[in-house]
Order: sequence, then C-alpha cells, then structure tokens
Amino acid sequence: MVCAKPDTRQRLIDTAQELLWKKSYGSVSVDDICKAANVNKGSFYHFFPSKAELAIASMEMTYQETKTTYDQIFSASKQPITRFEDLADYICERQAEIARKYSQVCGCPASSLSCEMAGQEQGIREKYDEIIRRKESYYESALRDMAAEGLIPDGTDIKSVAHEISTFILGQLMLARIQNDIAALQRDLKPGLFRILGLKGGAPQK
Amino acid sequence: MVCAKPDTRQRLIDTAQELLWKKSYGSVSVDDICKAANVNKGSFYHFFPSKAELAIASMEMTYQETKTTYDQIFSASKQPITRFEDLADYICERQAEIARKYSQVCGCPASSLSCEMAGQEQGIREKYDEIIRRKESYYESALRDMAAEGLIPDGTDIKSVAHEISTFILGQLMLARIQNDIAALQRDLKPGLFRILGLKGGAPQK
DNA sequence: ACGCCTCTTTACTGATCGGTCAAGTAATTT
DNA sequence: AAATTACTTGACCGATCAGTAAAGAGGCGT
Repeated sequence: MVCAKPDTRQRLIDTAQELLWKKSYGSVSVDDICKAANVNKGSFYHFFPSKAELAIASMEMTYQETKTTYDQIFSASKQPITRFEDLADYICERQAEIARKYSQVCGCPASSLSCEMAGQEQGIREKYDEIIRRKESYYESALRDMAAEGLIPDGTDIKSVAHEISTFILGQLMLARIQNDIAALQRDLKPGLFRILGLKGGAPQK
Repeated sequence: MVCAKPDTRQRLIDTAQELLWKKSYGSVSVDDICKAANVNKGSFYHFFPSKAELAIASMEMTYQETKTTYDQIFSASKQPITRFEDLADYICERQAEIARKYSQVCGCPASSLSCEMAGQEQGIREKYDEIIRRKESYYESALRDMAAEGLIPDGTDIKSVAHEISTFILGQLMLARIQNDIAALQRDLKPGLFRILGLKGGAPQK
C-alpha cells in the first residue's frame, strides 16, 4: 500500500490528543476523531480496541513528548534550583503556546481526562499513576541533589515533597483551564514552587 | 396535587449532585438522572430548560450546603489560624464521609464538572467563578484578621494568598479523586495550608 | 502466480442521546 | 362551575453513540 495513507494510527493519536485536550472524553466521539483524522471507523477499530484505549495511547504520547523536554530541564549538569525555575518557565510558556494554538487554556490533558473518568475507566487511572510517578522521579532526583548541596534540610522526606510539587502544579493547571486564564499561573507558579522548596518563602506582596 | 410527589425539582437536583459527583457530566444522561430520581422526562424539562441548567443548579445547591459549614468554620469569634486548621479537618472528614457513602473519593464536584466542561458550557464556568469568589472571600477575611494580629507580614497581598489557598485545595482534591485515595490529602492539606500562611513552613520530615 | 497478511472501505447494528409534544390530572382562582 | 395554573405522563423525535461485519485492496514472501 506504498504510503498513500501513512501513519493512520499516529494520526488518530494526534487528533485524539488535540480534541480531548480542547474538549473532554465525553464530548468527543469516535466519529469526531475519525472525521478530523480522515480515517474510516473500521480503521480506527483495527488499531484500537476501544475509545478508551486510544485515550490511553494519547496520554502516553503526550508524556513521551514531555519527557524529551523534562530530560533537558532536569539535566543533572544544572543547578537543581535552576531546574525547578526552568520547569516553571516551561509550563507557563507551553500553556501560553497551546492557548494560542487552540484558542483556549487547556491545562494538563492527562489530569483533566483522569479526573473525568475517575472510577469509570480503570486503565486511564493506571496510566495516570504511571505518568505522575515518572514525573515525580524527576523532582525527586533534583531534590536529592538539593539535599546533597545542603539547600534543603537533612531528613527532608523527598518523596513527599516531590508529591507536593506535582499536586501544586496540578492545581495551578486545573484552575488555569477552568478559568481559561494563565495570569494566575504566571504569577503564582514559580513563587509557589519555591515556597514548597523552602526558599524565599514569603507571602506575595502587594 | 396534594403531595404524592413532592419536591420533584429538589429530587432532581439531589440526584444530579450525586450522579455527577460520582461519575461525570458526559457519562450521566438525563434519562439516568430521571430514572434515579423517579421523575419522568417531561417533568425534568418542566423544571429545567436543559441538562446544563440542572448541573448549574446542583452546583449552587452544593455551595449552599458548604456555606452553612463555612459560616461555622470561619466564625469571626475564632482565632484565624484555628479557622484554617478547622477547614483542613473539615475537608478531610467530608471527603472521607463521601468516599464511604459513594465507595469512591469524589473530590470537589464543582471543580471536576467545570474542568470537564471548560470551554463548552459558559454557564458552568460562570457559576464556578461565582462559587470560588465566594469561598475566597472567607479566606480573605481570615487573612485580614491574621494581618491585624501581625501573624502575617504587613503588605501581604491578601487576595493573592486567598487565591493560592483555593488553588492549593483544588489540587489536593483533584488528585484525591483521580487516585481514589485520601491519604495524601490527610497528610499534606494542613501543613500545605500552613506553609502558604507562612507558618512553620518547614518541609516534611521522614 | 499464489496465498498471506495488513490495512481500508462502507454499510450497518441496536442502544442511547438531549429534547419535544400533547394529552391528562388535580388543586386554585374566578 | 368554569377557567386557569402547575405539574405529570409516556410516547415520540431525529441525531448520534460505540462498536461490528464483511468484502476488498495492495504489498510481500514463496
């Protein structure tokens, strides 16, 4: 079949990622995805056993894209504090870019999807846990480097702090999506992160 | 019609609240709600012009229930710090109670719903903004009392801190829902709140 | 040239979706 | 007692839902 229609599977994943990010699992149909990806329904079910499985595949792809960036941001050659600073900048820039592209602040696709499907699609929950565990391992490693440099107190519970960081970011992204506004994100993300790290923890000034 | 079927409207709201909390807007149909509330579809559309309007009504009712509790928790007769402490306890207890009742951690119904419908149902977004503004006004008032007692630095941006508090709580509740686990909530909510307030802001110890 | 395998195409299923409609019932107003 | 009002009832609408079936097209190893 040469390559008249290459990457059908990938086109489905890309399209699903975009539509699910903009809207929601419940309000995007398999037909919507097929139409937007220019794929027939039969082909869809050749590649994916169900709509939920495509959603899971799109979560994985989104993570893989993020991973590439995270490997840069959390490069061990950088100061650990700089890594978190760069993370905050990246998140803000990325959200701004997506908001421009899709005319809407979209937040974290995996979190929105998992929240919607909580208690309904076990597979989505499992994929989410996997992704958040992998992300937290970046934070943990940076935190350990901070501890080694004496930047955070000895005996700090690294895993617990890493988890607080991901929870904090989740909250910021969720609210940005709901309010369709990244102003609060841009204002609060970096200082909030720093306060969790125990650095210049003062409350915001007028 | 005497009262063979009283409170049809209220039964619809109560049922919608429960089903939307447990599942999601997209996976709960008008028929589901009608069946569970033992109401005919025609009656549904006598009281509500659309599914979305019922969802909005259920958001408002949930807030009204919360408001009663908030008025106790944020009683001006209490120490402001105690108010936040009681808030954290209340949230944990409430989530535990709901999780028991529905066999699932449910998080914040308004936030989950608003996240799902972001950019699709303007009315839901507006109701969410209204609710979060009202909640933040409780935090602001307590923060002002703290400032008056010199518990937080002069010149602190009260509104910004109040917003950080609600964002923080949102993140904790979202993750609790997604992971169907309130352990992290019980562990992190109070210390996180205190750190935002600038009190014993140390990182968690092992 | 053959069959095999991967993928595409199209038509189709039965269920369910949000929402409408018109007739009916019963208390209240006039 | 008639008209009005508030609500109920259940059938009904066309559209859409996730998923299936079956036939075919094209490349590939033999």
